[in-house]
Amino acid sequence: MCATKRPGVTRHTMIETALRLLDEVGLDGLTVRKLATELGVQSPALYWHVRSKQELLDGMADAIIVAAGMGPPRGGEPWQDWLTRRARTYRQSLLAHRDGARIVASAAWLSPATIQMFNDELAALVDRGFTPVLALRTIATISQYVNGFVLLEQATPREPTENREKHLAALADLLDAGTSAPLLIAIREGGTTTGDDAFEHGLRTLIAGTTDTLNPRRSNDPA
Amino acid sequence: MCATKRPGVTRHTMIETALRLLDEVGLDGLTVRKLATELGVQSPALYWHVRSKQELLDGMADAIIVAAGMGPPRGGEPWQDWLTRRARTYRQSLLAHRDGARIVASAAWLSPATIQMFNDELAALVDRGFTPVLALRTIATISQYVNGFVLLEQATPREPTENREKHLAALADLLDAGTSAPLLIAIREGGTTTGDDAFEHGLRTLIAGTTDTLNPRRSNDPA
DNA sequence: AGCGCCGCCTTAGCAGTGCTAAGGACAACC
DNA sequence: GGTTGTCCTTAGCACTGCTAAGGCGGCGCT
Repeated sequence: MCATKRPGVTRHTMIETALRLLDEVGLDGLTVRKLATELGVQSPALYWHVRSKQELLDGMADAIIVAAGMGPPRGGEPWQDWLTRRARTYRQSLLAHRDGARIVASAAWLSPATIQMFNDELAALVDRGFTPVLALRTIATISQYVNGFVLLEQATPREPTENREKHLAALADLLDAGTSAPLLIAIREGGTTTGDDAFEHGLRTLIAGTTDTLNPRRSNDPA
Repeated sequence: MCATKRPGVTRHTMIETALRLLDEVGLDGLTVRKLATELGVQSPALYWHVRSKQELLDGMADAIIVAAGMGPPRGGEPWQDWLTRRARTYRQSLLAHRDGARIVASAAWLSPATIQMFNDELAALVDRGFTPVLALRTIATISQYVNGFVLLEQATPREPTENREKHLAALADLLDAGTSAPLLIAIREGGTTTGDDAFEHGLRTLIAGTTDTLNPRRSNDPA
């Protein structure tokens, strides 16, 4: 009855513990030996459950994606709202773990369940007037954007916003236009390349562009 | 007169050789010792020119970006054309070296010259009616997209297109909708998530979205 | 000319990595 | 009770980035 398996460590517990450990030590600090210690076991034991460290990383990537719980849209939800929601959820899931974006970017294989979900999402878009190819490209483009965004976001080590002034001054010295350089103005006015605002901007842009592709405005009429 | 410096190896030759070596062995195979051998020197010698391996990688990333030769637009070039050209050039530069995208994604610092160039590009956009913040976000979004795109593109090990049929069959088995699954239809009709066509699609979408942001269509009138 | 300095490189080696080989403990099955 | 197969151990290999210490040769100095 009680479905407990014998082994003290399973593929699943490995991936879970690895994700927890990841938050402490980061991807570069995540070693097989540390993970083994965390699991109360010697390091070679892990190679019974996993062919290589890369396979573990693939599993972690899949877990992150699955945890986003994306899937097809709710009932009558317009595709714009759904894609926006999906992108936000995906980003949050990447941000939920340190170096999350790097993990999924380095993943080689996704689980069948994830591929199935991906397929269901395409089907939903096709229902809403997309061709299959357009649906595939739309979702791919958004995913690539989110991935690239969070990758950069997690690459910069949390700026404590107090040496912001110092950072700005250093930049001003660098640029020949001095303090009137557009880059400085943009930053001073609250422009960033990471964080929620920047993300939402790019996302809006992508959705607007997709709307335009699906239903083009006459190209050369600005007014 | 002859401006040859004494040292047999300089920061510059290190970076150049490292980029050449990178194409042969990939980022994971790029070790300090191999690079030293390539330079005809013992490995600790490199630490005279470079504080750490990461600093070398930063230098390589900057070299890749500089090699793209992006910079501000030509004379009367519309910003749409310029941003498109810029994105293509950037992608080509990333593709020019194996794991190029991974290198620049893992880079921590860019050279002052690169930052200056970035600033000049912003200035050009401001000249064309962008606010500084919008200019910053636009360029950042496009860069993030290109980066994410190429990263994924270089992650998949060159598919030889001959096991394409086998790959498709395996996918069909996986999906419960069988061969009529939208994912399969999309792939069969030539849809991909990497390669020139997919890239151009995402790029067009971003440019269209930016046009819309700069000069919005009334939001709720499809016809 | 001789001396000291310093830029560039060497040899030796440390702590740590992913991973393999070989074997041992222990439950389940015949 | 012996056999089998699962799960884990100990030992260790080839390799990594990097440091410590020193050596060698050309430079400016007196």
